[in-house]
Amino acid sequence: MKSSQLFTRTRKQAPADETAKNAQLLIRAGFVHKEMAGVYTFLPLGKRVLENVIQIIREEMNAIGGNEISLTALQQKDVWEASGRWSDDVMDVWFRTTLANGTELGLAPTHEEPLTALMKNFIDSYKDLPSYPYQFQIKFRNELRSKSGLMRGREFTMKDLYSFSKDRAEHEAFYEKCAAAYKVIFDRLGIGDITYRTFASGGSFSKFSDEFQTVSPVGEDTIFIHEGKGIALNQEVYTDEVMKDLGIDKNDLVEKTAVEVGNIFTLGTKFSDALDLNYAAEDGTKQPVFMGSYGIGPSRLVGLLAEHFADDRGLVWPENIAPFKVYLAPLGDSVEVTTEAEKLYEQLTKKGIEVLYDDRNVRPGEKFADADLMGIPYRIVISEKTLASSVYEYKGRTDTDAQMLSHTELIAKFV
RNA sequence: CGGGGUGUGGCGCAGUUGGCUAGCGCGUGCGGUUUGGGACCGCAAGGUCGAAGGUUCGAGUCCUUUCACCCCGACCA
Repeated sequence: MKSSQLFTRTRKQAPADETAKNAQLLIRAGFVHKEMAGVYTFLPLGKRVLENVIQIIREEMNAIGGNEISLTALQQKDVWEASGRWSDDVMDVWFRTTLANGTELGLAPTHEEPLTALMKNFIDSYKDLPSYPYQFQIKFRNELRSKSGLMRGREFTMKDLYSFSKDRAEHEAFYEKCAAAYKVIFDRLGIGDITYRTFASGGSFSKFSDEFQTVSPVGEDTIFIHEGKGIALNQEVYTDEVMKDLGIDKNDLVEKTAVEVGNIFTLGTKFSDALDLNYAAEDGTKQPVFMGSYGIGPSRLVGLLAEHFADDRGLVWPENIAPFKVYLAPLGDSVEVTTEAEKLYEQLTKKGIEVLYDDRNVRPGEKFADADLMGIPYRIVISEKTLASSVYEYKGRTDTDAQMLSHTELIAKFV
């Protein structure tokens, strides 16, 4: 893409009402726009990053048998009444609205109920199980207080997968498979080394659940990490009893703040019982479907990644989630430089390399500052100087010095 | 929801004890000089001071109400 086609622009200063680093950087670099507290629009660059994160998650969910769907944001009251969660006393984050005829609706805070009801159309027999539908969908939660930029919004993107299994054993096998897939996802996102599978309370679903917590100074949760085992305990289950159950010595735990980037719950038959989702077993008996739910928040992850991968000049995206791989900056507007830049832009683009070509006629410093702020992994400079020596200047975002490369050497960097 | 704080051109800010046509920087447009780390000169457009009400000869400055936003806490992915 050419910079001239990108409608956003960078700014030197962040808005005064944003104190969260992730939101400040993402807004300054033109990745997101704040619509209201806890509600952010994704602009072209931010949308690309979000899609890259989503794609990684999608690939890993498909790899364990996920079937991608898209459930609706408008939800019917009756399915929620069936599970007893329509009440504000049970779910205090509801956004509600009504149809013109007065029918009450909810704006999806999560999707267990509607999906369980939906699956009644497709699950009748043990032959229909297991099943793993999932989606990337906007969730609405009427938080009393949104905060920390993209980390805690009132509207956010969530990947939610739900497992429908015959029994606990089949469920547990998948549960572990999904936990393993999550590990791969966080590794691919570059935060595997600071993300811990964390033992946590099961909330309203079961006694315990597993969270995936990424260590971060902006974290809202406190966790206790056992480096040796590579796991952690959420503060809410930091009790002698739990530690004894897990065979963990309190002295081996290190306290850190962390951000919950994913979670997996065993739902059991809570929703299948409430909504009558049953199947005929091999022996002909009627059995409730055994369920689980598995969430990851891609938009929250974008905020976390922005917060984590940054330095004093701006964002520093890992290659696989950056909005573009290369920032191509011709300096000056001479015909020779422009012609060479156009040529290289075509060549790289044809090779499938995503290039942000800064075709604006602005001074070098502005191009460099923007390249750094946006966090594009590689920068290629073409100028009168480089042309005179028949080289290209190539520099990684975090490199101190640039390298002068021949055309062949440059292209070799991108195979 | 409890506590604290902030609202002045697109963004960041200044506006003394109420007093003249509300300023500055960035950004934007035009002209020119520039071109290896957000350059410089000139000209220009753009705000009625979050909103409503009130006090006053006079309100961005004072009072009341209200809305929005930020932070801490509680709650939550």
